[in-house]
Amino acid sequence: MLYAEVVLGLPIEGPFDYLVPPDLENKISVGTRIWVNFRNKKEVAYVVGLSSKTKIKKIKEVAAVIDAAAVLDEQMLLLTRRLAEYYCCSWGEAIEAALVDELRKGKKTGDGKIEPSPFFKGKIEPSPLFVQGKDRMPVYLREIKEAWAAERSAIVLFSDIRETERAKELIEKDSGIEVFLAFRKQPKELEVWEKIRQAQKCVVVGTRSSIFSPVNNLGLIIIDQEQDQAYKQEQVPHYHARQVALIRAQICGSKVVLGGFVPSLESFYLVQEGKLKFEVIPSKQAYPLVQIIDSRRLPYSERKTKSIFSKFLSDAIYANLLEKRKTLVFIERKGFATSAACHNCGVVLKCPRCNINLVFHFDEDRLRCHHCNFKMEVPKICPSCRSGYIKYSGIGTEKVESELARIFPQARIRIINEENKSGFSLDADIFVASSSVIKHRDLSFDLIGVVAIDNSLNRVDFRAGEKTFALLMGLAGLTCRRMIIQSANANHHCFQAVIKNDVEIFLKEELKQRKQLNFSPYKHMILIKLRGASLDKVKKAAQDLFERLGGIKTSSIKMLSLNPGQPAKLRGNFYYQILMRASSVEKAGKFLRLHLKEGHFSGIIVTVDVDPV
DNA sequence: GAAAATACGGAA
DNA sequence: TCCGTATTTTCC
Repeated sequence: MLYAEVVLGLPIEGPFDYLVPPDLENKISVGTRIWVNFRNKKEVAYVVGLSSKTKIKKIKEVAAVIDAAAVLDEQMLLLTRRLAEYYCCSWGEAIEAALVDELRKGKKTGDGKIEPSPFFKGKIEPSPLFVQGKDRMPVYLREIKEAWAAERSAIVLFSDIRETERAKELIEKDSGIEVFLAFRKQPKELEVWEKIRQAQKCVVVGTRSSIFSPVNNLGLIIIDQEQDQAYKQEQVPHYHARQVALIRAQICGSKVVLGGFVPSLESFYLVQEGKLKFEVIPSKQAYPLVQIIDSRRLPYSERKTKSIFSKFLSDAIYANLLEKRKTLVFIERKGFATSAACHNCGVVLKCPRCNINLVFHFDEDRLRCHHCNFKMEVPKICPSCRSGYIKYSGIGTEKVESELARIFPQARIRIINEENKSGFSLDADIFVASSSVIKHRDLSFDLIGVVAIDNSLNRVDFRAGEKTFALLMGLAGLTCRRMIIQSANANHHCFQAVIKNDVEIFLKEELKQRKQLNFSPYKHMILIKLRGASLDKVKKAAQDLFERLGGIKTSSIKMLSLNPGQPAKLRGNFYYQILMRASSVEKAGKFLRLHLKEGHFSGIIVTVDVDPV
């Protein structure tokens, strides 16, 4: 008797055994998909093993075979298994993250014979590389051609779709190699998948999910703008393409090239450890003059008016207008949790232990740290300037355009946003934009004014500094002339690094702080998310779980805090989240797999996010 | 994640 | 003892 060991794309551990009827015995192999009857429901199942014995007494038969040949090879099975361990999900969920939609739904693959990947002798594992600078593309092209000459495939990831299209053209023009574009939900997704699967070697360009592209003989993985959050998946499994790339490269013996105008702290840490080579590409373009206006040191007459623009900035914009030059006013619009800031000097109240923003909780009328649960009463007077007015929100951002129109009635003002990005008119004097403007690498301005950047810097997030720095470096790339930044945190190391065009000033200082405060990349954060329809139940379950996990003695794991989710309510579900810190993901995974099973809560769904961003 | 199995608790 | 509901277990 033959039994198929299968896993399913559900949050349940397997594998489950199914009896293979004699007539199907030579039609099922490891890596193929089959239809099974699971809990009286037809489900797609992935065969991860075959056995002649089983412990199960009441066994069901395989319903039908889907694939003539495996859709998952040995390397992909190994990769998904490791990812399931790392990201605390089931093997089946990891497999489904790696497959295109139509395959997950059980659609058959074509009859075309799939070329077996030739056995790959001797792992090369060349040391990974980080390329920093605006002109990274030539390095990518060089690496792709090198891999191609060595009969190896390449996967090239970009953080947005527009960049993939541009890169496809560039690579094809430069090397003559045909490039496959691959991203989720494109028409003919399965057709492209099959073509890639059948090529001995190929070049695939795509977004996050393309890291799972079924190329043979993988020799190179490139991730452009690797600090971009777009590489982190929002849904379970919460994988990060960079992490997947490192694991896949290890399995396939391929080279990894990361790139961007700023490395993530995780990558810079690898550089410091000597595990990642760092190569700076000198820019052909001049670096702008960058000036910081300290909004705390403005004359009283200016502070009193609470204007969005300092006199220094509005004068500069005016001078620019007179010379018929183009100005960009940058304003970070993204939402942020309510922070507590002094209305007079702009100082933001921070946790004395974690140095991240304290959050005002209306229900208990107190400030709380979302990392370590530190709590304090709202101070009556500002600890910095002793004025008596603490305000709970950021500066109004919607007013920028109307303010500009009021101050400069003669100017033509245009907003650059996501909707009109393909074809907005360049026929204006002043442009207003938020962070999406950085993606327009062909744009150039004579003056960039950055206002309300403290909204970004003061977010409740230990990565706020890193994200703000990446944003500013991206903006600096949009002008060769001048950039003026207004901030109440003028001494922050991210500004000093931007002024001097020296990423290491920022990275080294940030790394030092991360080490002191036990943040990534020195320690791993893990978020346990609970959700359910009843607020009381979710809250109770979260408190119960937090206490129970906190009571377990371990040296490598520390339970940090329990807080309502952000947002606390979404689509009829209430959210709570538990934050924990671990010295290694392996230990945390073992800990959670063991202890999350113990207590279940009715009507509540628990998910895990390893290395949240 | 969600159905099925089991425990619980109030009313007859 | 019965039955509706909350909780826990199991899915092969």
